[in-house]
Amino acid sequence: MTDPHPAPPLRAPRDGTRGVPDATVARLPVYLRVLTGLGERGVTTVSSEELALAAGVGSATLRKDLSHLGSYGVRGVGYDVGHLVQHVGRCLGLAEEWRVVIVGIGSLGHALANYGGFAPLGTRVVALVDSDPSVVGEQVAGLEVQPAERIVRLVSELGVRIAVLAVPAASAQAACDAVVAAGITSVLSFAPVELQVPAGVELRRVDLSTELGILAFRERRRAAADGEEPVVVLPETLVAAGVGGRGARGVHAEVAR
Amino acid sequence: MTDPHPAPPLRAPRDGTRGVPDATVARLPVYLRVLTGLGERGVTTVSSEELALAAGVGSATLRKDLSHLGSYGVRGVGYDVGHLVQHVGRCLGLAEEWRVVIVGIGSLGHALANYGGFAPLGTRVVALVDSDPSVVGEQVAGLEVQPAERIVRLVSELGVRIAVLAVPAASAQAACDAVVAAGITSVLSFAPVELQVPAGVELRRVDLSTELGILAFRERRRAAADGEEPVVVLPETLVAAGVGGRGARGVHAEVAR
DNA sequence: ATGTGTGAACAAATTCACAGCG
DNA sequence: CGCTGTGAATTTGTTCACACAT
Repeated sequence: MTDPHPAPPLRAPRDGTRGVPDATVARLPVYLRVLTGLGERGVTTVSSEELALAAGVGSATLRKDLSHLGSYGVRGVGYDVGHLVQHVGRCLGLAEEWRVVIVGIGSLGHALANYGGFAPLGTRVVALVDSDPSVVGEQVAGLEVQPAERIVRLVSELGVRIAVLAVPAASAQAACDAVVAAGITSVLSFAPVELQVPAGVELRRVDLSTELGILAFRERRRAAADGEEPVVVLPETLVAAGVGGRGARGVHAEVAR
Repeated sequence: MTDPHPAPPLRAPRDGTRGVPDATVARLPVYLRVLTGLGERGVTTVSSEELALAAGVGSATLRKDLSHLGSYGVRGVGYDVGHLVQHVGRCLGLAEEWRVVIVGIGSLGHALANYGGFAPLGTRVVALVDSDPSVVGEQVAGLEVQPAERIVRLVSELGVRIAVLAVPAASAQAACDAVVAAGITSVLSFAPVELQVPAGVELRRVDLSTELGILAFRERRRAAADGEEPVVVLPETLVAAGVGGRGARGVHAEVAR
């Protein structure tokens, strides 16, 4: 699948999004956001240096990323903000509207439904569903909560392609199976469990506790590097989970090797 | 990852967390979650194959990750679930309690405050703050919302180290500056803007629209590969953002094939 | 001049494949 | 044997440095 050499003589690869690396794709939304912000503030031209700074990446990375989309910069000048917004936007699929259903209208589902930030990236929440009959019928963010079985019709009639799962961990796999069975091909889950999906279905997870766990790891590393003695508190929940180690202060970790 | 210089004599933490790659750190919380799940279901031993499957990674990756922590597996047998939970947990800092403040108690802040999933990863929400006086004093998830200025004291007196920003995009940078000035060293932001933080402060972003943007990109790529004609709708928001191609009707996406 | 676009060098992460241990 | 742990090979991503277009 890797044809390393012959590229240069060839023009833009078909529609411009063929071999874009995953790492680049993950940064495109960031670039787009920064660019639209600049545009709103009346900026018409940016250099890779400025744009990179604002996006929090290196300028070389930024230029390489944009070059993957068949870039539109002007040598000696920089990038035209308007053009670049259009170009990146089109690559991300913003000329189309990606319809989203939110599954599970608990407090997180509520928050997501009311969150206005999707639209600028081409996605729109068009339906809310919940399996709890006492929630169905409720009006949230201008939409009526529908029964879970309705997903099938949302996919076939409204063209919904993306499901956001905001359900409890215990029912996440079942909800995921249900939306996949209904024909959903992209899933964004907020539940703190690993979901299994069939091949061909895109799954992304956003997990608050995972993120906090990563931050905690770094805090801990920093504290250790500082020789600092952290406050040690053992909440019962952790003890119950079997964590804590002998003596409640396992500083003498085995330094194998 | 944020080390511009070619690794000087780095001071190693004297425990097992020396030189653990970022990619590995990001997976540890996942392993831990899967492991505790197995433990609760009475499983006492797992092979790298099984654990990897459940965690959604390759078995080689999993073994290499665990080996970075100075692994505890038994050749020919597998890993003892209980031991591994302890070990990974300790590496993630679960023997300590990482105190968290949530900044911004809007609908997302409410949802986060009520979300119970943190505890298993060693973090605990101990305070809520908001700059809006009409929200201050409200009782949410058993905590009273405090005025924003209180952050300084939360850091110095309660030992809060991590701030979760659930504020609107427009005030996110100001809120971020404020918590950093108060002495917070780790920030998890939900606002759809790129935040600038001084060196030494860990920043992670969770951005719903970015995630959906990535899914949309893949959906689009898939659709293009299928030769499918997507429903084309141009919401005004996109037009306003300058996306959609010159002529406002650029529906003639260059469909390859 | 100036700053993009890009090969080439480098670094990180993943995967392979197998030695070695229980 | 079976399965971990790990060097070596491979793939993937980042950074450098400079030719070249404007």
